[in-house]
Amino acid sequence: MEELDAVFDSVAAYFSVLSEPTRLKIMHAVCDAEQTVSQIVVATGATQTNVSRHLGLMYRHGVLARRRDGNQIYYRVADETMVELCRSVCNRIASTIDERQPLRRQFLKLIPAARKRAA
Amino acid sequence: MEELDAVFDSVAAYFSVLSEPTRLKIMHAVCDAEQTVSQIVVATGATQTNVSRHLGLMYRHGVLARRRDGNQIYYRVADETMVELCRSVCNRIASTIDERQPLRRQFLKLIPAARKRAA
DNA sequence: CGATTATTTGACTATATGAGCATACGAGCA
DNA sequence: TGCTCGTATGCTCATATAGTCAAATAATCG
Repeated sequence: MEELDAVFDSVAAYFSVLSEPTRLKIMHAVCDAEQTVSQIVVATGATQTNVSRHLGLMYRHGVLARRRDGNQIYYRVADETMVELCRSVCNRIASTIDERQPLRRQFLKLIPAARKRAA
Repeated sequence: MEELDAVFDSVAAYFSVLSEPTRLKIMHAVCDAEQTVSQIVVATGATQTNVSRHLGLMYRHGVLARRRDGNQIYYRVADETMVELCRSVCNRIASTIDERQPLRRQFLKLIPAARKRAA
């Protein structure tokens, strides 16, 4: 098992990117189309500093890509696997919720956006 | 976005279970067949206390199920989605590694076990 | 019952990480 | 050049989490 330590560490690091609500909001904000930092700030409701921190982390992990256009920086999804994983988990969690619970719809609401881009 | 906060929190919590190397080792240890705590301790190389803590956490999150048999407690996978997610990520990471890197094979090595049980 | 084995749990420490404030950087524009 | 806007970063604090040790629980066996 020891020689696989690096593998488990890598996989854990990969999942850890998705284990934070603000980063998931960011994923949701950019999964349809690239967005500037300011747009993401509005979409997520988080502070600019905080969004910038998370964007930097996601960029370093290869989850997001970015390009500069004049003053602003556009971020977009660089790793579609991440979007797929989010979709799977939303489905999974929704399936554990009673059909009549309104929360269930909230989970499923997030899925079409992910699917749209993948198509 | 605010009304979705609970959803993002849930998804983040779900991913956070997989964002820890020891828990991934545990997943790998039990994904083929149920195992006792002691067996998992040996398989993972972690301390018994630590394994127990992680098992408890995974159980509470619904990732693992357990049954008692006399003195020992057997843990098994309760949420196959988790195994599938691990497989996807191993594939994804392997695809980012040069084919001649030996590490690449380590990632792919983890996949057949997951697939076997899913069949 | 007491002793042994398997597992969990409470208390504690160390470390990692998210958040906020102030500030710095970089690009465009007057 | 200096100003402003958009974005990133150093510093700090607070909190969460993994890990360890010792002790508790649970089941079996003598």
